[in-house]
Amino acid sequence: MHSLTEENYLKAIYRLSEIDGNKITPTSIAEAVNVNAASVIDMIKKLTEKKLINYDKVKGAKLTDKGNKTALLIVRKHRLWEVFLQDKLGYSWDEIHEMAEQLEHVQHEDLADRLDKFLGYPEYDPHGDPIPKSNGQLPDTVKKLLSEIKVGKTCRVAAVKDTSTIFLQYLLQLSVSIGTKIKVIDKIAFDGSMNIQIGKDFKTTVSQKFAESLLVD
Amino acid sequence: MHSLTEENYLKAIYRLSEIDGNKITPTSIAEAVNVNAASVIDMIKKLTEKKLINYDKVKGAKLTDKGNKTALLIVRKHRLWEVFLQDKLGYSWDEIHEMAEQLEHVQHEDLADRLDKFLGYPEYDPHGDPIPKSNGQLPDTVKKLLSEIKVGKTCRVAAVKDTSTIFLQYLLQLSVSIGTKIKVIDKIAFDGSMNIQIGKDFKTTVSQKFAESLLVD
DNA sequence: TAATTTTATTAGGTTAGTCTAATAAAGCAT
DNA sequence: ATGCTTTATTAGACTAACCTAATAAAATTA
Repeated sequence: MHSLTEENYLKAIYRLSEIDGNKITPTSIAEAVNVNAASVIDMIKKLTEKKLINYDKVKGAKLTDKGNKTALLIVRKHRLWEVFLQDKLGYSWDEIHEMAEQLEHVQHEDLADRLDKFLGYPEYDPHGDPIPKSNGQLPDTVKKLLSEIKVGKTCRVAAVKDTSTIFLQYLLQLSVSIGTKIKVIDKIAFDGSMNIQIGKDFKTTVSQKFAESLLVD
Repeated sequence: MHSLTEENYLKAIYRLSEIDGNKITPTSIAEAVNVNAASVIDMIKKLTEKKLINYDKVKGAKLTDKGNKTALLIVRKHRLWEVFLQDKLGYSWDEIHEMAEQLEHVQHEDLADRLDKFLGYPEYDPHGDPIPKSNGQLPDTVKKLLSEIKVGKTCRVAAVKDTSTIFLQYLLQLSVSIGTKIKVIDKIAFDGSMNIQIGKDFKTTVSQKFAESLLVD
């Protein structure tokens, strides 16, 4: 269907559009796929020919419906394989990406669906990124405040309610960003503070104010 | 390390040498990798340069130790992935080959070993082909007569004791060849005949004479 | 706005792996 | 052995994906 290289460009464009509504330029793509900008121009022409993207110097590149569908499937496979590598083969989260980059290109009618079923229909990959469903939908992340999460549950940072610099700097200090997993270890009834585990092994205590400023799902 | 294409050539050469002690010619390789003979000549040069094979117009191509080691790892991965696809994802034996062709090229330090462990160290793939061990050894197939296999067990045709044309023709008729899986469904005490399942779904009854002429493991 | 810097694009070249067509070498059959 | 057929090899070309260097266009800053 599409070459491995084409798939990598589509995935990169998808990821770039996922991050924010920014204009997707040849240069940004070049950086994402680690290639010279001139090469990107060639590929932009090719993907445009194939009606996988639209490109316009002013608006930048944008996936067409067809391109989006293709990219979503690649991302779905990538994230499912990451779950497989962590849950079934016991790799740690820093080892899985490179392998998933290869596995995501394996083609077969219903491979993603079978894998999805085998893994128990996970909603997020080990990095906290949402896994697109078979129909291309992302899990409809019902956001809650971190303070609403029950003890023992793990959630994932989806957004911040408070966007003050001081709060964001605190998040940065704690290595918390969109997608970070947080497990609620304990809640202190006295003042509403929480014992949480951030990511894989960092534990800390945060205040009620903090827990009411972070949106998770 | 080696390109996907190189890996495919090495695997093909390995498979050709596995079948019998025949001379491996450019033409036979061309047929195996589905490519023009002229292309094979180029690749022979490349693989020779890389000391993965030795080539001589008279003796044909032969894997070096290095080439053999590489090929064995690819075959190991291929066969392990086939087990995964059948046992874990529920694909049938005719669907798995094409996917395993892609999966076998996924590179990572200890991926094969982890997969092997996860699958419970299988010795044969769903087609009955032996899975090379981590050290490159093939399972040392202790051969028995089919007649010695217990009811309910599945075994795999390893060799024939009787090489008469008439017996081989009978085997052909039953679609039994080296590697074919046979499950012993029942043994008739009266005359030593056996109810067996050949391959995936063909059931038949064979005589004691038959069961004592087939070596399995 | 003019000058400078950055970004986009074109032109032309490289590499891996493929092909076809032509030639050389072997193998086989009379 | 001598011609016929098959196999191996060379020569030359193509494609996808990449590169560098040069130019054009846009954006930024003085």
